[in-house]
Amino acid sequence: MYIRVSATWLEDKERHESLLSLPQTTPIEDLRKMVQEKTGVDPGQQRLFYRGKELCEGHILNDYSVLPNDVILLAKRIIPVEDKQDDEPILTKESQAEEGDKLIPAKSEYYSTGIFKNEEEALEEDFIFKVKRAEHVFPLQYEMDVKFKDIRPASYYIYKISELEPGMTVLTNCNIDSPNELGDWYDLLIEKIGRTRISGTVVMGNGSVENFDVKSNQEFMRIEKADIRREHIPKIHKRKYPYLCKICKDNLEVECKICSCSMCGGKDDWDQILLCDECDKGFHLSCADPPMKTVPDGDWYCSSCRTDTSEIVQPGQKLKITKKKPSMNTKKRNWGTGMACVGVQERNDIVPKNHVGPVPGIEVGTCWKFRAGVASAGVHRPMVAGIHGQSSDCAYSVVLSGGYEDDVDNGNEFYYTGAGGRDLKGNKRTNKQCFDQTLTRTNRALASNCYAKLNSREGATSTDWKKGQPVRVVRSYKLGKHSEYAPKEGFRYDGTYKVVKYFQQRGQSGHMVWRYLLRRDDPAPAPWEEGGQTFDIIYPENYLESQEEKKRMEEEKIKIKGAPKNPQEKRKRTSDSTDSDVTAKKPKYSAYKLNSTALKAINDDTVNKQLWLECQEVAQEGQKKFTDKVKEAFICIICRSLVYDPVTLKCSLNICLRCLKDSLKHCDTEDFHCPHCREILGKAVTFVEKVQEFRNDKLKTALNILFPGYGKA
DNA sequence: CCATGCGCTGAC
DNA sequence: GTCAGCGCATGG
Repeated sequence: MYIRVSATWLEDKERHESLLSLPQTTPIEDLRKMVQEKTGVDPGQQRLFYRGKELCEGHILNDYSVLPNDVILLAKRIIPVEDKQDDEPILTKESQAEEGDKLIPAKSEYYSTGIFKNEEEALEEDFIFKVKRAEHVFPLQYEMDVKFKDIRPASYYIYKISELEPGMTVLTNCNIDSPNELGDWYDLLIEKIGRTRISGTVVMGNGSVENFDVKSNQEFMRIEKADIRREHIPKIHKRKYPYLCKICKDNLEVECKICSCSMCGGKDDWDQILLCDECDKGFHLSCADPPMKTVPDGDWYCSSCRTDTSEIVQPGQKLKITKKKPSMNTKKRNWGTGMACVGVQERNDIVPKNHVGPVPGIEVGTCWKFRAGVASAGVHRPMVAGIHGQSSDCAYSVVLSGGYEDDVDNGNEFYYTGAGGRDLKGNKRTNKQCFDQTLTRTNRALASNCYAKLNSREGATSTDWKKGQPVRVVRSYKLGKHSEYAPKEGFRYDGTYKVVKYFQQRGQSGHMVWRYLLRRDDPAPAPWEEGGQTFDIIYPENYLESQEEKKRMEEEKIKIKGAPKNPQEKRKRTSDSTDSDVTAKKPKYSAYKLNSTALKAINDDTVNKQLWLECQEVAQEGQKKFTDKVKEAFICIICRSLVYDPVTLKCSLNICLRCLKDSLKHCDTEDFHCPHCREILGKAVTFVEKVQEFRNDKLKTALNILFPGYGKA
């Protein structure tokens, strides 16, 4: 199969979207290598997303239900240390120290240690002071560079209340958010001195808080000015601070996984602790999973918050472990790459699974490259089986693929062989007849289509063959060996047939097989008849592009190997294409003529006159275009499919009755707005009763004629 | 050309 | 849930 990888952020525009051809069983590890080839992004840096999930190692593409032509998003990962190139510089404490080497030790008139200057001529105000925060202010120490003007000598004098006067600025502890609790130390400009509280303006780094009350039993400290170096350093009073961590009470001797590294609890290398952007827990760069040496750019998530671990997948989205792991003992063959191994991408939801008769919009002569296409059109749903039907009902469709030796095809009439009687042990899909077939399952279903009483012993012949249930017939290119009515390529819908008779016979293998005679009964001419057509093959979306891409890649590989290229091959291909250009008369879908009943039903639905006119215009381009247009025009705004049991509102919006009732339930007593024009239609409660009046049975009748069986499923 | 292995879907 | 089944790509 093939998928697309999208990375719009890549500077190289050619690499924005790449097509990859690979089996569904591809391990994510291998996918990364392929993505690297296409985009140049290192596997370690790749983050691959599909439908909101991150693809991770240990899984295969199939685990994520990736279908052909689906898009996988490629994002770039923050590089964990193991993946880093050796030549990339790693910032460490040592390298930081080297940066400081430019500084020259200096002598200050005011302070005694840890002073440096950038230049020889630097003035005191330009000196760089290496300052350590006091241990009691912040338990986890670190050093910082500050300028002279940003330093204030530690306060040591505590005022007596009697010494305080309005107009003074003092240092005091304030908690702006919770005034009754301990907070940080700020400058307070005293305005009023009361008996129990002192109020004033709290001066903060970027603003101030006016009329803030501080209890007078608090400490009010004198703000010290920078002074010429003192001989006797006064004993510094230890100020009160709230605990930063209530668990360890800021005790540096105690390991704490709450306020420090959540892995080791260690309080060393404080500047190396990184906080997770999801859970806010701390992690030493070296304790993180995977460990890092530098602080990553952008957001960082710890291993349990990161989405690329399979354990974090939401309930219901949990990845299923595939039943079968790709077996590695099969000589590295890429088995399971076939289109048959791929799910049906789109599904015809207009006709139910058990729909009998032609599928609306599918004309006789429509061709598909793969069975998957036939299935998604709703013409023949099983991917492998030849008969689609239920033993309790009847058969809906058959595929003539030439797989059974007893089949005889005369175009408008053919003999079809039942299924089974073969030994399919060993995961085989076909084999010679090994035992007798029984009239059960799909064999019984096909017999039910015959207008005669079911007889599972001798078979039966219809008394009036045209009264039997119609069977959609698809012919495969593989039939070409035995029949001249087979298409050259792919699978072709040949219209509906009816079962004339069925009987048991000894097949060429010597075992009993069930045989059915089917005769064509379809108003449209067969593709081989006069006026009959065969349309262009329908390929899966992007299939041809992916095939070309694959070819190109293979050719490139050959070039690298240095193998000589066969010039004839190229010539052959070009001549092929010109040939086909000349001979292929591209058949166009002929204008679709609605029958009189359908036309009458459409005209009766006067409320939707405009929409029907638009649809009828498109009918010139064929039946499929017409039905597609109808599906689009009469889509329910809520369930996004063709309206069922329709209601037509004032603004001519069509909506399913059930969908409308459901949405009214959620409105309760509120006004109900038209989901389309937003006009208030009334109180939701009363509108529920009124809604019956808007039912459009005319539209219902018209849609039932155009899409027989719709809504049955 | 053929044998082979794979996953898919639908019936039961 | 299990099983049958007229596909598909691969490689000898």
